[in-house]
Amino acid sequence: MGLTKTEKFTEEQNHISTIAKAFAHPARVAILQHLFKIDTCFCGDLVTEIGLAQPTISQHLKELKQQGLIQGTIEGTSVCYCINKENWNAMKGKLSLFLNQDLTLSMNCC
Amino acid sequence: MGLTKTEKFTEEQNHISTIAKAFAHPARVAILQHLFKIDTCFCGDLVTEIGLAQPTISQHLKELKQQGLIQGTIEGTSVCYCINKENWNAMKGKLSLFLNQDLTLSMNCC
DNA sequence: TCTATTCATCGTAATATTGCAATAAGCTAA
DNA sequence: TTAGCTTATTGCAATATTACGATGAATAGA
Repeated sequence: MGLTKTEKFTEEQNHISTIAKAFAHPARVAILQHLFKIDTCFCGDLVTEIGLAQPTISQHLKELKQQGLIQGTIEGTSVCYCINKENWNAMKGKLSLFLNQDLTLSMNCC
Repeated sequence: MGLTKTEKFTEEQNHISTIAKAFAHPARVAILQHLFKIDTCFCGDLVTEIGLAQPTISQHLKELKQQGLIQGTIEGTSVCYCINKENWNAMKGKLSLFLNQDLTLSMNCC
C-alpha cells in the first residue's frame, strides 16, 4: 500500500529506479541543465532562474546531492553548486547498460 | 500542495521528467528487463516472475504502455507484451541528449 | 553587537504513487 | 449457454512526493 516492495527486486533494478527518480521532476532536470550551462552557480540564482520558492529548490538540491550528482561548497553566506562529474559519468554508465539492452533479437512481436 | 508546477518548466524538461518516471519504479524496470530478455511474454508470466499482485502489474504495464515503451496485443484470453522498439529508441535519443551534456568545460568547481 | 543576507530545516497541507481485494470484461471451450 | 481462464478496472488504504511559510543557523559587514 503505497510502499514500494524493494525486497522483491534486484539491487540493479532498485538502483536504476533510484537514478531515474532524480530526473523524475522537471525542477531537478532544470537545475541540472542550468548547472551544465552555467557550470557553477549559487542556490539563490536557481531560485530566481526556476521560480519556485527557496525551500523547494533547497529540497530538490538536497535530493540531487544525496545521489551524488551535484556537490555544494559554502562560500561566505552562499553555497556554490556544481555537477559532480565523476558521479555523473558513473551514473550515465549504469543507466546506459539499461537503456542499451539488445534490441536486435527480432522485430516487434505484436 | 504536492502539485508539480508543470507550467514553470520547458517542454523538454517536462518531457525528460516524464520519461524518467517510467523507470522510477523497480517493478517497471524489472518488467522492461524481462521483456528484453524474453523478447515477448504474457501478462501472467510477469505476475509470477515479479511477484506482485496481478492488478499491480497491470497498472505498471498501463503506465509503460501510455508512454509507448511497450505494446500489447490480445491473443485469445491473454495479452502478449513486448518492447516498442521504435519508441524505445526515440526515448533513448531524447534522454541521451540530456545525459550527454558537455562535461568538458572545466573541472569540478567546488 | 546588531543587522542583513543566504541557505537549510521544520512543520504542514495537498496531490501523487503504490498495492491489492473485489469485480468487471472478454475470450475459449465444453 | 455456462464455466473457466486471463487481464483490466474500480475503490480504497497507506506511503511518498511536492510546495511553501516560518524559523533556525551561519556568515559578512556596519
